[in-house]
Amino acid sequence: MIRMSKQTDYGIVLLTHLASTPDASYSARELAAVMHLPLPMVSKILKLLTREGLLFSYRGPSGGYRLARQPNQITVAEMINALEGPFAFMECIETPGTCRQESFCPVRGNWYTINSTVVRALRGITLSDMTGTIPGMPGAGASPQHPGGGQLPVIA
Amino acid sequence: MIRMSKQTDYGIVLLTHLASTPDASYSARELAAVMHLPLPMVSKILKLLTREGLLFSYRGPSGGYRLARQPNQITVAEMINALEGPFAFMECIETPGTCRQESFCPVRGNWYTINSTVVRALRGITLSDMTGTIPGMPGAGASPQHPGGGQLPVIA
DNA sequence: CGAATATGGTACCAAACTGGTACTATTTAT
DNA sequence: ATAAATAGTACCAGTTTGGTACCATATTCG
Repeated sequence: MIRMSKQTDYGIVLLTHLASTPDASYSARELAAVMHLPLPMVSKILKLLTREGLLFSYRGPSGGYRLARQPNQITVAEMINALEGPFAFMECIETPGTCRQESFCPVRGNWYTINSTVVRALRGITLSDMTGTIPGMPGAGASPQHPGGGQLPVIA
Repeated sequence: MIRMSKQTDYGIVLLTHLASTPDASYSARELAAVMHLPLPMVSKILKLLTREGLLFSYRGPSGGYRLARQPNQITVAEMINALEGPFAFMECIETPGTCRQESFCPVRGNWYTINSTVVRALRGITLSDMTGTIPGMPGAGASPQHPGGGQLPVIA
């Protein structure tokens, strides 16, 4: 749990594919075929990313989708925000006022701090980083680009 | 979205309350009353935390729950792990082998890196930090302990 | 002993969310 | 005109989640 939706997962993979040739455009059909994903899902996600301003779309035959900005100008935080909504571990951070205990909650300030830290990290990673191996993440250690189903341990 | 369950939310608040007097024990009934939470939920959560080894429990009249370790020896990562399961943004990180695209997925290694970074941060915060204001989070800025329903902006 | 009070475990339920599909309208290249 | 593409919305089944109920077990105290 604490998992992002498949929609977000798919969306980021799609964006990463588009980022490999940032000036080309692809139709939903092409992308679905290449990524081995169901076309209706791909279509839905591409529509969303277009509404959110991360993609440009072109209609008609030979239409398709293209990145709205260069890959190094699109952060992981923006992608998550477009696909999943505001990043917030706790509801009281995303929409203050929903919890009656807010005024005397002893941990809300700390959740805010934790949340900010994570978001700051996600804003430091761009789509062009995702096409390669992320550099400069503190203490990242070896992070092979193609783990190939290897057993990467979960660290929680 | 990307939100932790209320169970986790409640659980951490309960643990924080217990941490304020680490050697005392409280019954589920007392905790539910103080925190203004439904007793059955509180009870369910305390049982879980006991099974996961974060609490000690005592039965019978004058029974109750007590922290199994000192507050500075319990990290936020452990609490999340106990309440919510392993922390993983993507399913393919938590349980490798579930995604057929794993062997050629271009972003999995990077998700692993991102995940490790977040988990590392969560392991750096203990329950004793949660009872006060978290120190030393890089770039955290001001994080008032009692925001009191103030409008903290969401940063995604 | 036995009654009262606490936790342990499990099963259950309704409501919300998610992954995925279907259908119709609109745009545009040929 | 026709075909191929996106735009928008509505829908549906399966899962998850928040929350409750019930019964068993342990322990204190009279």
